[in-house]
Amino acid sequence: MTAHGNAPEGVPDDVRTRILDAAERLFYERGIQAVGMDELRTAAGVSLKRLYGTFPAKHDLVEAYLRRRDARWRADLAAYVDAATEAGGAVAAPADRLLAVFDWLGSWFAAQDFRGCAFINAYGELGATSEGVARVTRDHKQALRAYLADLARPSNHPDPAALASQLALLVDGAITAAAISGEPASAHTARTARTAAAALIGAIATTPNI
Amino acid sequence: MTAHGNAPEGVPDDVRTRILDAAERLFYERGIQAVGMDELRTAAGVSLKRLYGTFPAKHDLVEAYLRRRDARWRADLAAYVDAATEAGGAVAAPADRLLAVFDWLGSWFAAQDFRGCAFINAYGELGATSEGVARVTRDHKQALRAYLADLARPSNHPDPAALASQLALLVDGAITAAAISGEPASAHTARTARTAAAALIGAIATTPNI
DNA sequence: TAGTCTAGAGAACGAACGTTCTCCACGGAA
DNA sequence: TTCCGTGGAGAACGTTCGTTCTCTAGACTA
Repeated sequence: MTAHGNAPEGVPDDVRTRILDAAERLFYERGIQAVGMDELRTAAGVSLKRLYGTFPAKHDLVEAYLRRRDARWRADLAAYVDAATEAGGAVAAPADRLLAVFDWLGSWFAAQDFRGCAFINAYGELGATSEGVARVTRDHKQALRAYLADLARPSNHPDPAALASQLALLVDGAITAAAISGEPASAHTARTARTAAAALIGAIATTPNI
Repeated sequence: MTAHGNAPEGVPDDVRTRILDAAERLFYERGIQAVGMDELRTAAGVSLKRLYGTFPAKHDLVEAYLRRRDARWRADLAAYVDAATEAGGAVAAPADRLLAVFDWLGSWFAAQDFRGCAFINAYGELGATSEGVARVTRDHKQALRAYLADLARPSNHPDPAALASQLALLVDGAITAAAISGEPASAHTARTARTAAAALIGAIATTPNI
């Protein structure tokens, strides 16, 4: 069957999704400025007219790519944390839920297409020139900090927000270090971050301690 | 006096320095791909012929910019740590020298031209395409980790290299967070990282057995 | 002074980019 | 069948970039 099903009007969602899928794969893998609209059209399998009809300019597509990735990234993280800590049926310790964040990072770092934080990369590339990219990046990091604070709040830590900020530094540092150091060292990086996080949380006893 | 003093041969150092100064200012402030060779020539005050005679291609200039910045950045950091911890004349505690690193970060974040880590930015922009940029970035982060390990070694920490890796994550995370969050929050970011570092340095060090 | 070399200023070139426009094939309505 | 609107394929446009080439002014040598 062809892809032009029963589109309600304007741009069918299918086209938008296909464009964003191609954009995410190419932008994340090679950088935003290294991917031209023509190559993107080919990868998405749409015409230039449809491409520009869906996203009037490249920076609109860039921001949409980052916004969608932000939502999916945080949803994946939250799903992993929930799945990892609801096994017993009983409510898990807040420390375990916080540490699960770093387990998820470890599995992400091991993915073959891992290339660091899409937002940090985009910020390094366009943050100085594009206010939109800078804003999306700020929002993403702020949302991550808020999520960590939500995880930390049920604990008996005296300052959950401060703990969340500290852990957020570890998360960003680990993502960056894993991206730069490359494949073999990235698993070790995740464990290093997890150990440090455990120390900050105060759950040194539960640290695997390799 | 003119700039063509007693050059031994080829390109006088003055020209090379002027080019690198302009490149560092522009590349760091606006990104590498956002600065053209023509604008760079104007900023450096040299002719295109001299520019290409000194650096045969843009990527040579990019790598030279990163290499020089790496050397100066780490020298500045080491000088600050030495100056901050040699006041008494007696040898300072290793923990204080490690924490001085984060004090230096705080002063750096407050600089008006602070725009994050030049290497992380360059890696996000060109790391996927340029092996040279990726290598310089790896070397820079590796050298930072080695320096932190040197600072940690005199302590009674059971694993100075592991502590150095943990602190390196905090350093990278703090630089990134400070760059993204912008001016007002960056001072707070440095203090957050310093607090976390103190916990990591002290927590495990006071653990009786490992 | 005549000749030669160097280097500056910037024009020029080829490629690539983001974006728009042209042409044509196709499908539904009358 | 004829008309019309939609959309695909890709040519075209204007700009920008990295890099090279041309022209010329000046300094040094014999």
